[in-house]
Amino acid sequence: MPELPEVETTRRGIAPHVTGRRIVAVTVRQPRLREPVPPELAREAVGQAVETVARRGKYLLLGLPGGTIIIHLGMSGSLRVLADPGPVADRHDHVDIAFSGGRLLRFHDPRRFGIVTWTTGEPLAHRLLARLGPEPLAAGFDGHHLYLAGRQRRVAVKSLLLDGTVVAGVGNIYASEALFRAGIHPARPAGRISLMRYRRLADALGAVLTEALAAGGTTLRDFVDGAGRPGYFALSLEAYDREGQPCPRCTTPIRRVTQAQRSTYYCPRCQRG
DNA sequence: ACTGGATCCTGACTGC
DNA sequence: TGCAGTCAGGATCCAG
Repeated sequence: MPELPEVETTRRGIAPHVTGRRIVAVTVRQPRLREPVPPELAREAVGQAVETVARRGKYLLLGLPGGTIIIHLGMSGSLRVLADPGPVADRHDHVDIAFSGGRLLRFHDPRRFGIVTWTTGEPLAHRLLARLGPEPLAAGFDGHHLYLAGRQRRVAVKSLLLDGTVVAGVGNIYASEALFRAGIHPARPAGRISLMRYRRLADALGAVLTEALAAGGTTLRDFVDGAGRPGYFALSLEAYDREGQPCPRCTTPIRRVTQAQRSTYYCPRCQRG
């Protein structure tokens, strides 16, 4: 579900409510997520105050004096700030973190592809984060970086964008959208795209992520922010989830194809090369 | 070294 | 109404 704009929207939503607050309880109802929620999370985090709420790619990092809570929302995860005691937990509310001052951070994830874990080491060096590529909205990310990453590679450029070691935080929606904006065919081999066109792609990716962030992210089915509200960028999607509908530029019907078991949407006329 | 495919899990939706 | 099949914002592991 959530890609960079949705995770960042979540970060901005929860940060004011948890920063500076002390963790008074951690309740794990279902530890079996993509990897087990470690027992030491509850044991060690309780009693510490959250100093920072950061994001790296699609990971959220709650920084405490003695460690970091690392959270990934997977395909169907969400985090919400609730009053404590909040509404009765449903069967997919797997983890609650209760704070001083009467707030509750609740991790909800029907498909359980998400992660809630704990590290006492340098968080950016954690195995989940260590290999991530650059942040697409940070200075230093540009077309040249994509060009170098794509050189000598035969994978489709769409797959290159989904590779977190190439660029962090890009998922299925924004990969399709960026390729649409840049006029690049999603199946084009990564090694057969010019530097100039990679520059256009990097710019398109930055623009679409920034616009999606301003809209509070994309809600297709179940994404909600820290306050339980959906994002509105679905209204602005030009290709994703629009199979058969007219291309906003040339009216040719948008096509859906499967690449690496994921749907890709594109305009066969605007994205020929 | 790269690449595509299978896999984890549940829910929503479609067609019979 | 029920049931089977398909698909879904992710990421890792495995052969070939």
